[in-house]
Amino acid sequence: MSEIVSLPKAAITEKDRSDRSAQIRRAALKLFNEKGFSSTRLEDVAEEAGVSKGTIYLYFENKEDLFFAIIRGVVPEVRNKQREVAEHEGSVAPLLKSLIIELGYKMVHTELGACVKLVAAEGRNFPEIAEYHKTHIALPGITTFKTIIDKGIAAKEFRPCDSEALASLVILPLLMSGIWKNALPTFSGMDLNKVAAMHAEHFVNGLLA
Amino acid sequence: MSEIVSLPKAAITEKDRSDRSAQIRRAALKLFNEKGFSSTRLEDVAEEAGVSKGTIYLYFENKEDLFFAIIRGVVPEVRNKQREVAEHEGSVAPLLKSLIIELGYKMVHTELGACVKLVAAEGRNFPEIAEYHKTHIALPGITTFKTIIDKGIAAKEFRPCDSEALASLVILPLLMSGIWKNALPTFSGMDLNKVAAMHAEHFVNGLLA
Amino acid sequence: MSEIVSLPKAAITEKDRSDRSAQIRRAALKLFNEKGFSSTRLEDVAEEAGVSKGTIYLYFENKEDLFFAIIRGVVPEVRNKQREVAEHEGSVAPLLKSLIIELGYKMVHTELGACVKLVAAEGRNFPEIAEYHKTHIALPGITTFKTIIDKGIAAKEFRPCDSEALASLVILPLLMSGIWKNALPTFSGMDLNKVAAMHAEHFVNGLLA
Amino acid sequence: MSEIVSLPKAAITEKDRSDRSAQIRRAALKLFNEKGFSSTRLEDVAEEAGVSKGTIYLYFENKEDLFFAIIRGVVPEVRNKQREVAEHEGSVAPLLKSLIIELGYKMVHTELGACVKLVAAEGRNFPEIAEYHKTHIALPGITTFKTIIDKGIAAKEFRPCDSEALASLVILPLLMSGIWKNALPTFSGMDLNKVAAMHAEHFVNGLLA
DNA sequence: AATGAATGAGGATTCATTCAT
DNA sequence: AATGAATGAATCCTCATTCAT
Repeated sequence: MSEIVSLPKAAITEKDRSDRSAQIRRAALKLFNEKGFSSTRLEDVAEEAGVSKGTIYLYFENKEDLFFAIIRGVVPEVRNKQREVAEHEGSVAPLLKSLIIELGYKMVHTELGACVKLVAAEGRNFPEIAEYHKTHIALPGITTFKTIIDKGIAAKEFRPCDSEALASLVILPLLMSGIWKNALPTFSGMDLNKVAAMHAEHFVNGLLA
Repeated sequence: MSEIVSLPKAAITEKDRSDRSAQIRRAALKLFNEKGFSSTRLEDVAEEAGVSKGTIYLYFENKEDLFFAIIRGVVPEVRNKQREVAEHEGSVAPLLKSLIIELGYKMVHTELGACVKLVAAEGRNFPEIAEYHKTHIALPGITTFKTIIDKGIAAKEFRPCDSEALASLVILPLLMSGIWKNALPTFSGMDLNKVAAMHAEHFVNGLLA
Repeated sequence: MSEIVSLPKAAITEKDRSDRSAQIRRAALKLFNEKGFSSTRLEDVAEEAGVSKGTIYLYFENKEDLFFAIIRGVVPEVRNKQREVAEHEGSVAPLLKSLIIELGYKMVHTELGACVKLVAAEGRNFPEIAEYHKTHIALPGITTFKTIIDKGIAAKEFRPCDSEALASLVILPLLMSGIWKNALPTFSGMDLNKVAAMHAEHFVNGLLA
Repeated sequence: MSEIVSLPKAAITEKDRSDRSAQIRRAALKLFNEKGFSSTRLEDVAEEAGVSKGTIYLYFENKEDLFFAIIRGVVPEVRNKQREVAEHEGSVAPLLKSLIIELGYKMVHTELGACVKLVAAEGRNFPEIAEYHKTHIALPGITTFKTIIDKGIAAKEFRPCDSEALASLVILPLLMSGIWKNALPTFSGMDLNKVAAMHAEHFVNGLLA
């Protein structure tokens, strides 16, 4: 529209592009999570994102590609956390506790939980996405915990144990919290925050040397 | 056919009827679990069950009713287990451990895990089914564990604690095992049996007075 | 069952047969009329007739044949009326009036109106039935009236006129009464009895020499 | 295409839209009339209208709504005729005659007859449509004739009589002509044009003071 | 880049008809 | 003769995707 200044125009467009794509991904995640992938109409995604049906196809090849893009969006966060842990120095027990609390919180209160539920619900239909999720999210996540536990054992802070199985064990209830929250949002029979806190306490205490 | 003995005839018919419904439910659970509720065609359910499309409608009102029937099928098992626990006498620590192991096993190796995954994946689209599941399966399940923990505390076998949160905590990884197994059956990065055993050990030890 | 006396058995069976068939035809006419041929399920016809679905096929080849049988059932009445009129002696004006009143009544209060509506509604889909209806019901009906009018003209009781067109004209509102009653049974904006009486009066008076 | 004149572009689009809907309604009326509502496949309607199956659903909610839209399309004509009659001045006998002839013609040669037959055949299955038809078409139609007759009586042009019953009586054979034509189009035993002319003559003469 | 009308493949559901009992 | 479980063809309707504007 404003044809006088052309440089800002491109800049804005670029940002818009990114916003547009993110907007659509956010809308799709919300609806896929609420209604399931198959039962969500792209028309509803478009409306939720404030764009038209056709616009989605300017940013994503098709419905599955949109799903894939949502999952890819989680990876940077996993990578960052992994780096952060690797750079950590000092006692690992507090780190482990805070990581449990933090992941528990994210599962319940951020899009992370929605993504986990989505992959759990639909992954079997999309082997490529499931494989990607395994390689770039699930395994790195488990490895991050395993690394911490191994560090603790090496430092005699934790008693010797099967760190791989324990890494799985620490992560499972957190994943389930995310699923629970997103699958049964009105279910009031479980205080997930309290459970996460107790999990951190209970789990780490059981590890101490 | 066998005109000599008439009793079996009626018996077989009765059994067939029952089998037909169970056959269809089993086939539907398998496919709903594999492909999701929406993506599963009733025609495929029929083929899997060895009947024709129309036959499904002789036993179930519609696709959703079939889903509901699958979930209702789990309830007797929950009830039985609850009764069994109520009648238990003696030390509760071994009971709790064996219960964790058993539930972990069932989640991974029986239809129970498939049901849990199914409700997690689709429940939000079917509030009535989710509500039924909550009332007749989830809450009774948590309560069963809470009952045991409370017994243990009363008997000074366990240290005092928030038995409600712990009941949730003990059950979450087991549920997640079932979901994991059914959502990502080819995922080899986690030995769920070992994790369940470790969970039983780790969790009960942490409770002991 | 009673195998001792065989003669009554056959007799009863014969009567039953006839009853059964009539029962089914009556039920079908009621439902075809209410819901239309296509929208009526043979299962509902069976229930209405107090028999099972399969039984219908013992008496009729298929759904269309049942329709045909219903229409065929009207013919004797038409034939009887035709004979009655042919045998009539004396002044025709009262005969014509009473015939109009009678036909008007039957259209509104007996199955005759339902049959007329049914043929009007569905005949185009079943050319064979429509043809049969034309030959054995519609034309004889018109002819009956034409015969009376011609008699009246010959006897100088009526003024000369186009008896064929008038025969059609006298019959059309009566047919429409039947259709109206059966198509819009709750429609209260028209007193069909009064209209028939007025029709008889108005029409015959207009004919008098 | 024509980039010089921009106005026609919008106009054409608007007209196309309107045409599309009318096209579909026309095609549906034709087929509903020929085969009945239930027996008509929307796929055939689409083909007849030169559009695809899905397109119908852009203009109508479902099959029943399409039926309803067809009936609604008749209302303007009824309204116009009513207004025309209200504004008439002078002798009413010729008006009444011409109205009978005109309505008779329309019943036999325009979509009006098809609509009447359709409501007669299917109305009982669609109470909402029947009710609408009663309120906005049938009663106004009768009222229009009643108004004329009452005017004639007031002007001493017609003899005193039950104008309401006579209004019904005048309309019934015309409706039946429309049904007859559309239900049994190949039936040659009745010259409906001649019958309508005779009806006009016969009926109005019988009314004259 | 953005729109939304149009398409048509796909699936849930119904129901006439068959047939073993 | 009577039943009703089983079948599968038929049809309404949905929605991912395309494309002209």
